[in-house]
Amino acid sequence: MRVTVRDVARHAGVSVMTVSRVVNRADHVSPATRQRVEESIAELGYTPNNLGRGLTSRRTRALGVIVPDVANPFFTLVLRGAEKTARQAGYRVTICNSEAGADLERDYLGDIISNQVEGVIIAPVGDSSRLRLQALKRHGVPFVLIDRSVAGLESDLVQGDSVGGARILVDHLTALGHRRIAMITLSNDISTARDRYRGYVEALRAVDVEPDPLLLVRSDSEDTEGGAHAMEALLALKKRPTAVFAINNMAAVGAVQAIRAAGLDVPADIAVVCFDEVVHATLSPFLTVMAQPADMFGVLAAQLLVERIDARVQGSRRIVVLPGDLIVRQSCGAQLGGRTWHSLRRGK
Amino acid sequence: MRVTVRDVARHAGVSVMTVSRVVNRADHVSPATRQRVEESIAELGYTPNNLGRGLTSRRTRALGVIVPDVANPFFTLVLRGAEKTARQAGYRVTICNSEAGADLERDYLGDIISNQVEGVIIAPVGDSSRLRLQALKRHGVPFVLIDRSVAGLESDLVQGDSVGGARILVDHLTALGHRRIAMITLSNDISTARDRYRGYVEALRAVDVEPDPLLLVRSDSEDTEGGAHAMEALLALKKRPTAVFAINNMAAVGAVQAIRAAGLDVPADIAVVCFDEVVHATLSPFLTVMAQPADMFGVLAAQLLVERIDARVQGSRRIVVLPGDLIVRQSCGAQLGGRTWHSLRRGK
DNA sequence: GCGAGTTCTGCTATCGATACCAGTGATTGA
DNA sequence: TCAATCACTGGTATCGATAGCAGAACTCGC
Repeated sequence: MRVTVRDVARHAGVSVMTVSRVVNRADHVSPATRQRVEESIAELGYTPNNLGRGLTSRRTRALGVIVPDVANPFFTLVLRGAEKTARQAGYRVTICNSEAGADLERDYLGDIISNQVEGVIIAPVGDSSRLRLQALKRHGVPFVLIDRSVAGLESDLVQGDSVGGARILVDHLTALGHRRIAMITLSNDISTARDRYRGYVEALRAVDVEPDPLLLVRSDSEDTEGGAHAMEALLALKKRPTAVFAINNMAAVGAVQAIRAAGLDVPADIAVVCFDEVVHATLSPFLTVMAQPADMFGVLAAQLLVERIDARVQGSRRIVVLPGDLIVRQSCGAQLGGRTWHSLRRGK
Repeated sequence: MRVTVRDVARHAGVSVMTVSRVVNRADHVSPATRQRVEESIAELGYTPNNLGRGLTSRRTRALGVIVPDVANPFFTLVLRGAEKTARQAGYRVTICNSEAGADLERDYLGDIISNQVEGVIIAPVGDSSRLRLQALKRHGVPFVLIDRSVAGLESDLVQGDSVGGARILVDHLTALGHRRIAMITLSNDISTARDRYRGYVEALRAVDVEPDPLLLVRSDSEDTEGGAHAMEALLALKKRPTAVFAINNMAAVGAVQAIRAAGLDVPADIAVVCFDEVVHATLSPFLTVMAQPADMFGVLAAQLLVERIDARVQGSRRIVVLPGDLIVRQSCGAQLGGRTWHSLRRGK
């Protein structure tokens, strides 16, 4: 039923080792033999079994990428970049969706060890991922963190400039005259939440505003609903904020939805800015954002990882920080007066 | 270095078989022995190796899902549904992004066979996928098609009602008075392109309009750029269409971008409708669409597949057709007069 | 013509786990 | 009491492939 090296060997009248050598393009096989074997392979429809292969060679040429949400366009671009780069280096990539949950993350990391995956690119759930990642280390599986660092864990890392980016976004809001600026963030367990909060505070202090604890709310999930709930809390305040800095695209989308659902307008009533582009190609570019080069996150992470696996790099950890771009659109209220995005664009 | 059943067996003072039985929750192990083994497993930090497992048991509990574009929100939802359902049935899912290319599709299907993946859910590149899928069949790997059928291939299938959906969308346009209605479609190699074209023609004939070949253009890729190029071709016509039916969300987004880039307005100058939601949670709902229950595509496909694998179903192929919902928004021009989406919604 | 060096090929053990069969006690039924 | 059944445990072959070594054939140079 199933075709193995043995069948091919018998058919071609050679040993299994010769077949193996042909399949793996190894040297020391005469052209005549090689051709005979290749013919047998084609004729019998032989496909090598990676399980057997991995068992003896200890190599699977498989990498894993774990992100909290494959539907988030930021991570989608990361995946694309990582996949393409890995493929060019001869590795397959398995995509895992942790849904920002520790349990799923643990499951996936377990699968990765069980399946002898050779390396991992991961945007960790948070600092709590440390134990799980240390287990990886014990098993000798190299990994690269993306987007978020993990407190107390030494590791290769590709991340954005969260402090600086947040500073620029909030500076932009203060320059527009805003002083009551809220922040919708995530659990403090996540490094980007801490870093972006730092940038936010820096920007406020730069205009002599002391951050108001009431204006700091946490989304309880990484999707838009979490952002909407957080925004509702802000809207319920006695003194509403005039602007909101959302920690990422999903939170911002939820926030805008909540503001509109309350019958208010963005940016007329409340301005909104955030990290990351909202949709890869959007119909109506609307949000003012700190755009991060998401695909480069993936590309660089894959490169770092492959270098580790091939043991071309042995030393201590490497950290790559990629700056973002401020893209000013409508949601911050910087450019308005009845002009549509379209006319704005032509006017430029 | 690496912990195997043998190490655990030695440590617990039992045979490797007993360890295996404990790990696999099999019967016929005394509680005392079981506990001793479990302690050894914990102490040594043993993780079973799936390669060894799969080799002897011939089971990997792995499924593959292949879609043309993981960034497309339609497929993202399909993935979610499939992943969750499969997981509940005890299967892991590997996500593959074929980028609508035959070569990548072939690579992934090869990987699937090599890795003894037990079943596949696939939105095929087109009818050309037949050969590749027949290879799967030869290797005894069951699969379920989603979204698209493949001419000349018998297989389980979960798809939307393309003919009916297209009919409803185009009926909607004709009811609004449009008669010069263009269609942006994909290669005729793709079943949904053929089916949606049929619905388009039906709807036109119902108002005594003969389809104009000049108004049928094909996008050369499944992303927004393909849609934009196609739209540019339509805009270059001597007699422009007054409305466009785009085969899917990506094509529609590209079309709208192209229309706006030409200084025209949607829907004032050209109305646009399409299949599939554009973004899962969008800031400004704008496009009139035939929304398909994407997550159900995934859920049902996973169910059908698991039933096949468990051999609970042996008979001939099963076809599931899921109807869509017409969602009327602004892009078709049905509701206008300066009212925003928001006021519209509240008015409803 | 003979040793040294290449190139080519094959044998066998092994990777980590499970399947299959066999064996040991203990329990049950007549 | 004896045979039959059952729960539990272990030995060994095997899955499909590669590693490592060893042997065969072939090429040179002198």
